[in-house]
Amino acid sequence: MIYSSELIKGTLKTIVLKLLKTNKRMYGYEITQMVKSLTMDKIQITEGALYPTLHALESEGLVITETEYIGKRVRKYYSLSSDGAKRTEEKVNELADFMNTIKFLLDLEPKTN
Amino acid sequence: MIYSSELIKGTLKTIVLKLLKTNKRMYGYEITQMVKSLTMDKIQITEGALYPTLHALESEGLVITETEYIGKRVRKYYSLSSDGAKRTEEKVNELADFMNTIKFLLDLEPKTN
DNA sequence: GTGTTATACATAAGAAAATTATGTATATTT
DNA sequence: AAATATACATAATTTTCTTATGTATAACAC
Repeated sequence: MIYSSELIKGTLKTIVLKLLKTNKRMYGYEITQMVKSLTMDKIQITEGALYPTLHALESEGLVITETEYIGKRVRKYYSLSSDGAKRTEEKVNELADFMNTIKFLLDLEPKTN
Repeated sequence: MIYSSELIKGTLKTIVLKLLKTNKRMYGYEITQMVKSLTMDKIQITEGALYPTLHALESEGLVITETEYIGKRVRKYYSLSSDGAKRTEEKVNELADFMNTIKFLLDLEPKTN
C-alpha cells in the first residue's frame, strides 16, 4: 500500500526536520530514499515536493547547507540551525499530539442501534 | 493549542466519514461543533472547508442527504450510503496505518554522537 | 562501448484542498 | 435592541502538493 498523496500534505516539513535531527546531516536524495526504506515504500517523497520544501526551510533559517562534490556531481547537505532544532521540537510535538487526537477520533465507538 | 491548519489537510474527509459512521446522521454545523468538543478545541473545522467537502462526498455518492426545517431554518442531514460505509472503512484503515507510520518516524532515535 | 538505471540537483505548470472573506437568514441570549 | 449562535452557501486566494520537464554524472549490465 502506498498512502494516498493527500495524507502526506502537512506532514512533510516536520518529517524532514525530524530526519535531520535524527541524522544530523543529510542531502535531498538521501532523504527521499531513507523515508522510502523506513516506511517500506509506503511514503514516497517526490523531488518536486522535497526540494521546494528544503529551499523553504533554508529561507526560513531553519536549516543550513553545505555543498560538496562527489566526483563531478554536486551534493547539497542540510543540517538544522539552532532555530531549526527548536522548531523541530515544537513541530514534532505538535504532530505527535495531532496523531493522538486523530487516533482518538478514529477509535470512537459507533452508536449501538 | 490549536493545530496549525496544514495538519488537517488530507484528513478532513476521513474524519467526516468516520463521524457519520459513528453517529449515523449529522448536519454540517453539528459536525464542526462535535469535532471541536471531542478534540477540546484543538481541531476547528471551518465552514469554508466543511461544506465543499460534504458536497464532494455527496457528488461521489458516499453520503445521502435529507433536508429538514427547524422552524424556518433549513438543516441538511448527511448519512453514509452503502458505498460510503465501505469507503469509510478503507479510509479509516489507511489513516490509522498512516498515523502509525508517522509515529514510527517521529520516534526514531537521534544518532548518538 | 553503449544503453539503461541510479544518483542528484532544480523549477515550472497545473491541481487539490484548504483559508479567508463574504453573503444570507433565523433563533437565542443579554 | 444588540450581540451572539445557529445554519447554510460560495468565491477569491493561498498553500502545498503532483506531474512534467530539464540538466548532468555515475554505475551497471550486456
